[in-house]
Amino acid sequence: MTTVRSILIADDHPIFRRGVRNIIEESPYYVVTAEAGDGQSAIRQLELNRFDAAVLDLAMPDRSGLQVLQWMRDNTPGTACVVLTMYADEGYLKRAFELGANGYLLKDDAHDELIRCLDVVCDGGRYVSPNVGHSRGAVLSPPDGQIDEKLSALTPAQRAVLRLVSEFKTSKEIGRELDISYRTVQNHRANICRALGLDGPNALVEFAVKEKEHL
Amino acid sequence: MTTVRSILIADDHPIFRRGVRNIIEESPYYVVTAEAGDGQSAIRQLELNRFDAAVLDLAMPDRSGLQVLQWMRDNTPGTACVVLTMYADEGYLKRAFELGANGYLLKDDAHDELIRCLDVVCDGGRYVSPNVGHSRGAVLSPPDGQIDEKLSALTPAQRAVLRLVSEFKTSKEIGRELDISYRTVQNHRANICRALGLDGPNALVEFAVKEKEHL
DNA sequence: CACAGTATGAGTACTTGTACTCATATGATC
DNA sequence: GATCATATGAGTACAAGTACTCATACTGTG
Repeated sequence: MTTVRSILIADDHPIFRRGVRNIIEESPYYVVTAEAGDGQSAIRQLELNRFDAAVLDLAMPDRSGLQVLQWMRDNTPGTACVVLTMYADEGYLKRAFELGANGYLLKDDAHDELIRCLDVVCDGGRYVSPNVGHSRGAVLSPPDGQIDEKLSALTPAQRAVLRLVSEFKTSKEIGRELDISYRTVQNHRANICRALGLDGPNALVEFAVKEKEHL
Repeated sequence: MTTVRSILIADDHPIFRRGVRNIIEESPYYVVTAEAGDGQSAIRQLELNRFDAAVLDLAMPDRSGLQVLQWMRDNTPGTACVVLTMYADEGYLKRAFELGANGYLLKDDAHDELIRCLDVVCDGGRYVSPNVGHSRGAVLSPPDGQIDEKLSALTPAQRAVLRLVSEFKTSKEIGRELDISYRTVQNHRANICRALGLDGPNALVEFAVKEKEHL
């Protein structure tokens, strides 16, 4: 290794960023040159400076890690991407790699593996955390791996309704809060279900709760 | 301040512990002498050594932070407790203080406030993060701050139903899975609602999802 | 202007959850 | 044996979500 490599950390939890920074800077070959607390500012950092690698959380406000990944694939192909997430789900893994990720690391494993992962991806390789794909929790299975696309197809009104659905509010409560008829709310719910291919009594609530972070 | 104070960190995410440790050890007056990844080992650490303060996450495997708090109140009254959590919910805050916590800090705020909080609680004071109680999400409000007690009052059959409810299953699906009539499932749901003081269309699902970890 | 998309509101039918009541069977305890 | 808690099943009534249909109004675009 000839030079020191610059790293961007994007995660919405400051303490978590600090933990990651601390791990990375234990190695003399890496230096964290920027941090971002949301997807938007991550992209801004990537526009301003060049990085050898970016460590991305998937669940971030403003723009999800997946959206940042997509942006990086199109704009900063020279920067390696490591996804650092809590979700040991193969669906997320697949989507991340489809969007150009070079590494996929579980937060619980990062303590021991982050440096090794960075070594691999900075040399052009790929690294996937062990334990991925064997999580006990039934994780949302993206039917065709295009949740974000479908989500972004929702109208603003639909998104507003969906946010309140994710807080377990009823159509009446949502209607009161948005100052529209509860029938309109039910229309929005139905349209969201159709747009997202959801079916069944609790499907919408389930989706809303699980994707709350990406709304 | 005369001596260096010893701190225990309990959180299930290693990177997060590292971030917290890093923050704490920026101050020359504190040193992290132990870490724990779950409630059980936190209690073990507290049995083995004396600490001036403990920084506890609420959501941990094995035993929740609340259970650790309860244990500390009865066994290590000389050790100050700071709850470090993501939940800006007054219900949790109240329960934490009822169980003897001295501080309540949001993870997002900890970066700037942890040292000040430790200063306060180690001198016998109490510290509550700003922004607590104003979260946008309607968070579960424990009517009298005794969720654990009520939860343990549930019968095994009720708990089984509740677990499946937390997976967004319908009564019919639960009936099929447990091989009982869906009417029985609905009875269990109703009884759980009564036992827990829940009311409203989505109240049970909301409760089940939010307390999934403690089931 | 015509058209498409969106937001809004309502009707109808069906399913599901909630909140009660009641009944039966089983197993433990006194 | 009587009693109590639990589990099981069902009846009834109402509220809510789902899944359609239709209609009106506004806002852009071509």
